Amino acid sequence: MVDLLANRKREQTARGTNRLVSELFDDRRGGSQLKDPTSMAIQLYDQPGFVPLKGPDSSLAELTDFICAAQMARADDAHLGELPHEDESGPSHVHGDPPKDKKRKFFEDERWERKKHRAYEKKHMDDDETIRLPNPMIGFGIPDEPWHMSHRTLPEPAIGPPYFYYENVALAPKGVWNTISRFLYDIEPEFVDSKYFCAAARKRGYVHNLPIHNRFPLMPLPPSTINESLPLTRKWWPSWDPRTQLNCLQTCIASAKLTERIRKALEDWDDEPPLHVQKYVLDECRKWNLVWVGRNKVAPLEPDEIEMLLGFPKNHTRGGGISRTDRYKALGNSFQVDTVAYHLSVLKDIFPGGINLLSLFSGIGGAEVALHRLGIPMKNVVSIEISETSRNIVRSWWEQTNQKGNLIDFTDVQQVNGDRLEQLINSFGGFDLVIGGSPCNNLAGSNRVSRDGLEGKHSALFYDYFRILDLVKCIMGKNQ
DNA sequence: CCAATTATGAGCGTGAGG
DNA sequence: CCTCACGCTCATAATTGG
Repeated sequence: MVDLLANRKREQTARGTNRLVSELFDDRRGGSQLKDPTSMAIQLYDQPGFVPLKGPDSSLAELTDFICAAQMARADDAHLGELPHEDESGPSHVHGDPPKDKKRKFFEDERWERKKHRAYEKKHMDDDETIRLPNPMIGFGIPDEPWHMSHRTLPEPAIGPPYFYYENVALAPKGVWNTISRFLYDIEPEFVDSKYFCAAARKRGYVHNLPIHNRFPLMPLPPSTINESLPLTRKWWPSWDPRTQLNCLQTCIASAKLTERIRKALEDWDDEPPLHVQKYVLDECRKWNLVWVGRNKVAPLEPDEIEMLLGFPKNHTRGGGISRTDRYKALGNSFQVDTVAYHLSVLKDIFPGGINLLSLFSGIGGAEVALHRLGIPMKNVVSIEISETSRNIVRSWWEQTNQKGNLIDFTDVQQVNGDRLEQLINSFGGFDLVIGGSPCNNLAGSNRVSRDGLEGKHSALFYDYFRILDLVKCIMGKNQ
């Protein structure tokens, strides 16, 4: 059994990837036997498609994977490992009655174990170090606000080339952003709510090494209220619905049955419904992001409307064989273009001739659309996206917007190795920007089934973002 | 027509922040 | 206390495709 506490301690005391690198490196040079988590990690990471860089400079690239894997293995240990026994209260003390039946007892025990586990995690987590979300969530600054941070000092290893930009949900389980930040060269994440850029909230964290002075927003500025964004709803908006902005646009929408129930609940009242009905309707409207489209009629947003709110061109995700539900899903998983573009705007002066882009988890091409709308030419775009329909969307957008550059696409980030990256980098001289938002479904609060954190099946692909970014850094550094 | 695929509706729980 | 969250799974219904 691996010494869980020692590992956790080590993880806590390690400050930054460099420290992790050197620790692991020293272990290896000293010829010491690989410890359990590491060998587990190597097995874990011994997947088809992963090929470490060859040659004299391979050590860093290998170490990168090494660290990822070790981290993952350690996290696994934390899940599987037995917790220290707590002597005082047990389930029977909490639930005074004797268990009613076997099933119930099992259920209660499960709950108890989970609670104990969390209590343990809390007790042993360095609370001071946990990243807290800013309020208001305006990151390092938003357009038309007097308060701006114009300069920051990046840790030395964080500095490009290439520039990079990583995105994920802000409200991830505790500690997730600490881990992300630690891997991404100890850069402090920038947390921004897109409600400052459009009429819908979208609380996201961004880790990037871009300059932050002289940012500018996309023009024209999108409308910032529901009223202005969806003018047809104005006529039907009841005075007792105080919403001026929408909640986060998600991947699921309300059922037709629900909107019908709401209509029925309202039809008995001539003017204002009683308070309890108002509350019911408003709660559902907030929960499902419903808008008023007729007398007593609410409806979920149409895909076109979501496209518009997120800053995509109309019909961006329409047609080409994509179903309606897949449209909602792809849109719900996407960037808010204006928000991202504001951060990327600083690249315009740095690269007047255009950029080479590596886009991971491209989805429907939020990054590409943002750069295009900023007027930053894309010379070569390597886009990696697992969904065929999403790749088709980006491809057809690329053709319809008469892009001059090359769009090269791949399917799976896990298949991208050092050799392939080296080829690409040699063929057009390196990437200027590595951008991507890795899967959030194991981090997002809406997930009641598998909110497993960064080690979750899908969200663990974050480590591939880091692996690929670090490979690019290594290869480009080598060629200088 | 029948089988296969896809769409819909409902229910699902909790952590974190204010 | 309150609100909010780039979701998942299952059963069932609807649609597609040969």
